[in-house]
Amino acid sequence: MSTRQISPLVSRIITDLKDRISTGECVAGARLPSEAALTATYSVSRTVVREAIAVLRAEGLVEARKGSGVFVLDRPEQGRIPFADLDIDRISSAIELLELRSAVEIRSAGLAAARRSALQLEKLIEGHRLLVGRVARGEPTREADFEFHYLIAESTQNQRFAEFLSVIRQGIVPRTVLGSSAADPVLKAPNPHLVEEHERILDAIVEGDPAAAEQGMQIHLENSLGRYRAFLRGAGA
Amino acid sequence: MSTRQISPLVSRIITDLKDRISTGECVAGARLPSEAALTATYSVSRTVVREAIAVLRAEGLVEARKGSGVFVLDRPEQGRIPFADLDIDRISSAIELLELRSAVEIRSAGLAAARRSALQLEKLIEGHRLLVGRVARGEPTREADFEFHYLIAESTQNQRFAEFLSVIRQGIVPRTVLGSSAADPVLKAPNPHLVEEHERILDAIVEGDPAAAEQGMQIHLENSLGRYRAFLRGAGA
DNA sequence: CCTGCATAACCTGTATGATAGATATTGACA
DNA sequence: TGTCAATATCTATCATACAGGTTATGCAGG
Repeated sequence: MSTRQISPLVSRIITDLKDRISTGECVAGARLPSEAALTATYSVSRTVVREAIAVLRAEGLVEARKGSGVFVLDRPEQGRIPFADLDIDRISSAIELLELRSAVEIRSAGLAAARRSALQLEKLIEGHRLLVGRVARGEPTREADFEFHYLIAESTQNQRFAEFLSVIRQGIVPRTVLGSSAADPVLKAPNPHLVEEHERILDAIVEGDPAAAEQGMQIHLENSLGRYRAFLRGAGA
Repeated sequence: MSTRQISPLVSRIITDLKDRISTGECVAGARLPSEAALTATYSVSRTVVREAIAVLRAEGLVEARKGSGVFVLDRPEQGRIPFADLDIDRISSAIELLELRSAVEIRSAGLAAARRSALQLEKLIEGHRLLVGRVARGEPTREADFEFHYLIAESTQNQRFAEFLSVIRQGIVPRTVLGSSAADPVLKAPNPHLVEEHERILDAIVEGDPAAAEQGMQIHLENSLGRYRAFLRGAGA
């Protein structure tokens, strides 16, 4: 929810009601105060109250029953939002993400080698060329690196692989190059073998060799893991 | 957004306006029709229109400028929302998801075998017992099945694996057992080997044997894939 | 012709009152 | 004690109105 775009009166009621729900004051199944009661409590018109409740309903937090009232819905996932903390800069966090990526992207590379179209090959080659240029000019490579991986996921002809990369993009390409990079030591020390590792994967995909593609990707990601682990050990000394 | 909790009049306006935005009919910066115009177009009261717009505002899709109108906001991620269509009931969709799951969960099982705690073992065994009871009573098993997989992901000691399962939960445990299951043929024909397949994975995790755990999970998921593919072929005949 | 100012028109934000339909509560009666 | 009807309460929607802000238009002056 974006409180910046909602009027202050409506926003305040939304926030208050959400607080009640998330703190357990209003448990699942509990009935919220009636619209009339809320207008009195907040000294606002019923229009404002209804707009606030419309938002809560849209988010699936409550349901309104005519003649009865508005009731809090049971939310199975009251806990953390998946992948919401991807720009945490702990090395251990990056390692965790790499472990998951490793599982997905090794398979992704193999499927891409088996299924890629000629057009996708063209894009992959172009993407690699852009990355090479970035490296040559000493520019940041995270964006082009991610794009290369994304193109591979697209080449699997299974949208779920690309969607997965979209979900974890935040953990790979930092939002700002200033703040995050200061804390991520690996970002300041780019992979010296990035180009050849990507090239190895790309060659396997061009050749349509799934096993070689998986192996290339495995080496690529394991090397990244290794660098993070080395930094962990260095930090502990 | 949960259209099930919103009144039909409000919901329809939200859907229509969202369509205009997502299809590019209303590009970023474009002005939506005024509230007065929308009440005329949809033959509804202004209350209904305002509630719909309040929801769009809460989602950050539009902003209202007093005296001016309501304007579409620039959204960097104008594309699809990752994993937003997980309850689509096409068999090909289920196959796609299984391919991705296969990559993650095979690794997940191996890591769980290597890293699980005694407490997590206890939970896994209990989770399996619940599933066995479900099967014995002929009750739906999707929930318990997912829980078992989730417990394995937790046992990897890498939150990202559990988070991944949270993200794709919708594609595994249908929201309603009535509507979706009618269209998912595999749901109506449960896996006859579910218990022994889970048991094989569980045994490997108990024994702390990553390779066996990975193999067990691979067989389990490949069998699922096989059943979906068989239905695909049956449907094409 | 261009610029500046005033006015009108249009817009969102909120308030108020009303009706319709559904549900919950209460009281009376058997 | 149980049932039924009446009443109260509730959401869903409609209609009207005012306040404050923005935009468009017209007119006067340079």
